[in-house]
Amino acid sequence: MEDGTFESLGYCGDTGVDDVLQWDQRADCEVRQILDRIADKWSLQVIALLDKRSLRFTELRRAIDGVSQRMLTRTLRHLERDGLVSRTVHPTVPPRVDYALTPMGATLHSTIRALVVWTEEHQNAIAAARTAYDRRTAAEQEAAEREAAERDAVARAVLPVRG
Amino acid sequence: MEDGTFESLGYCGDTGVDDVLQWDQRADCEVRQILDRIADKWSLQVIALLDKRSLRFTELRRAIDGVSQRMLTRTLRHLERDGLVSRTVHPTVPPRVDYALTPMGATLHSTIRALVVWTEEHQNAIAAARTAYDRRTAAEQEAAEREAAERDAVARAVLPVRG
DNA sequence: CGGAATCCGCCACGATACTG
DNA sequence: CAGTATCGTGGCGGATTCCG
Repeated sequence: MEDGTFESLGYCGDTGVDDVLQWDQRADCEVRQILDRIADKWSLQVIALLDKRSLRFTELRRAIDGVSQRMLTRTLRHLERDGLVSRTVHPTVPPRVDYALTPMGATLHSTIRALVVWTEEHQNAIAAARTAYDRRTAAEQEAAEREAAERDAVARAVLPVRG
Repeated sequence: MEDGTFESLGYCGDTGVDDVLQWDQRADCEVRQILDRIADKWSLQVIALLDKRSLRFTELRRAIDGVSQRMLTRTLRHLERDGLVSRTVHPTVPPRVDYALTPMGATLHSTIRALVVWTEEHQNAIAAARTAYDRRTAAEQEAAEREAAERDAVARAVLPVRG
């Protein structure tokens, strides 16, 4: 039927401890699945768009730009399965399918906003860090190459030239 | 040198609008990169572990369980490049490298907590939604098969038997 | 219009071996 | 100990085609 049915990619036994401070132990459990969902290439945009109003399939398709019908379908199916998006089929001709955010989906959306805000606030710092890192890396690379060239020159001066 | 260097998988022009309410338009921009980072299979656990105290490479390797040295290295490099994790090399023998969360990394960690809390609060609802969805799907599947079988039976009754 | 089914390219990941 | 280099593979995602 489908290719991407991943059942339980890692069961995590209930430790009985609801201590959020130890969530790193469970980071690969439920959290991972939700994270994989919202971090999905298209899910985020779908959720964002549906937060305003419900949309039809083609409306989403046009709005998102770059998404294939296959991936949009898959994304919507996943979100629907998780109870984040509702799907209502109108038995008309031509068919009409409306997608909307469920209450739970709406709460997720507002939760994600915190992350978006964080990103907005730190994107400059991140960009700066990246630039600095790349400059350091490039410098080290260049230094290593100079060193190699020097060793090569020394070896050539000492050893007799072959062939 | 490396295989996974994905430079700017989608530049997003600065709209000049800082309206967070329209972040869906920019959902595929900076937010995506951060999300891809923290949603990474290992990044989350690394950040969570480093929040307590700084750790050596091997300590992380043992703590995470299942991570290959290659992926751990890549993950740490990415986090370091984004300025979320600091890497300090002690010029001893045998070599010793300590990883720690930067202040920015710490703020990200606390931001992610909101998402973890959301997941904790809704994981039961999500599990229920998934079960319900799967039951509906299975039911529709079965109905479709019954219908097909019925059509087949009718066709067999009407048409003469071939061969 | 809103999908489902099929084929296929590509690269991200993992395992392995080697280095300083 | 803390990496880098290389290779093989699975699965994700896109393009295409067909259906109700």
